Amino acid sequence: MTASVRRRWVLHVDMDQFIAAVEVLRNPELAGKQVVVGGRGDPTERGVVSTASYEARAFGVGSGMPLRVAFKKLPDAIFLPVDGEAYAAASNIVMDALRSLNVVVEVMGWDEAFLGVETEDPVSFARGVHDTVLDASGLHCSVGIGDNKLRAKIATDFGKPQGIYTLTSANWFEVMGDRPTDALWGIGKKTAKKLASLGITTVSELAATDDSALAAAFGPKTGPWIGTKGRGVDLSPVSAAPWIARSHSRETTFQENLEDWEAITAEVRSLALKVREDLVAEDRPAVRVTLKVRYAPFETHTTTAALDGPPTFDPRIISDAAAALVQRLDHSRKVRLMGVRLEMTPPAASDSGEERG
DNA sequence: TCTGGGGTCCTAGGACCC
DNA sequence: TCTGGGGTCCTAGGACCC
Repeated sequence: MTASVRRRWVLHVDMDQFIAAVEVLRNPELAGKQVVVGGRGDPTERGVVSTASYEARAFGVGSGMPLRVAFKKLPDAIFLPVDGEAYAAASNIVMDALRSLNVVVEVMGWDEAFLGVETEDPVSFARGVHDTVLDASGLHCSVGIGDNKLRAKIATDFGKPQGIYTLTSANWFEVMGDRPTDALWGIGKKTAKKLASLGITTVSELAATDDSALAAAFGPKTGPWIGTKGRGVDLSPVSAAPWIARSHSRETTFQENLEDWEAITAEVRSLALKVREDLVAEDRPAVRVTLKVRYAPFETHTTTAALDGPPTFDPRIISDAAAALVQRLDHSRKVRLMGVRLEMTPPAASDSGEERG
């Protein structure tokens, strides 16, 4: 017997500039141009960039940037509205292509998935993934190879665009050790700053920190969890079990701040009825309502109430409950955003998708 | 620069109960 | 006088991700 052994790998597939690429696919004239997708496609409105093409990114325009800022930087770029249905359709084609490979596929939003793969040659397998996805969808992806989900996920970024990169326990500290802690999936700006205040700025320093110290600073679960990230440890399985939502919500940012509380209440009722439709579609009645408000200029609060009586789809009960929460708000202030969230009963506990990676 | 929309999980504090 | 020790439930807020 020679060296090749079938081993379990985690692959992370991430579509390259997915939203912009879908737009180019259906309008080839956009190829090679500065394309910015976000909001309703009007860069003078309130909204943020969902995705920018690489040509636009070269000028500092990227996801999350206010559209108005993107417009100042790139007034001649092509601004397009977000078309969720088109992206969902393209996403389905991609995910079906991945499932055709007979591996465990865990979907992570429109443009990402983890694959649980058993192979003796993960790099060749990853090349096949790229080609299969390209054939099926006309879209390119990058593939991260890891010995767990955390490492595979981080690896993908090193491969972009259209590349393959491998990150395992063998090269974890070599590649990641000197990087800042927020290079880790799950550690954002706030946590990185708090870690820095404890004298921890790099991945290596985080990995060497006692769980007890992290627990004291971040809480009994979060603290040790952060520590495992530093070491590149992630025991969570790749699972093909379908996602089961716990809640649904709708929110709107008004183009102009509102101060008419009758109009605000009407908007809340309208949002509540839209969310109710999502629950009806899943056949999971509502048990709690949360109202979200963003006062001008940008201060966010939430308030919650359990619904009286049994779980319900009753539009009157749901709408009234949401409207009642409006009474708790500060009616002397102007409002930038309103949102309604409904929590559902747990799903009927029959079919559990038993699959793992 | 002026900050979307849809989600998840965790923490902390107060209420309430034994 | 000055003060128990949990356990659980509920709510508000924080942080993160795509």
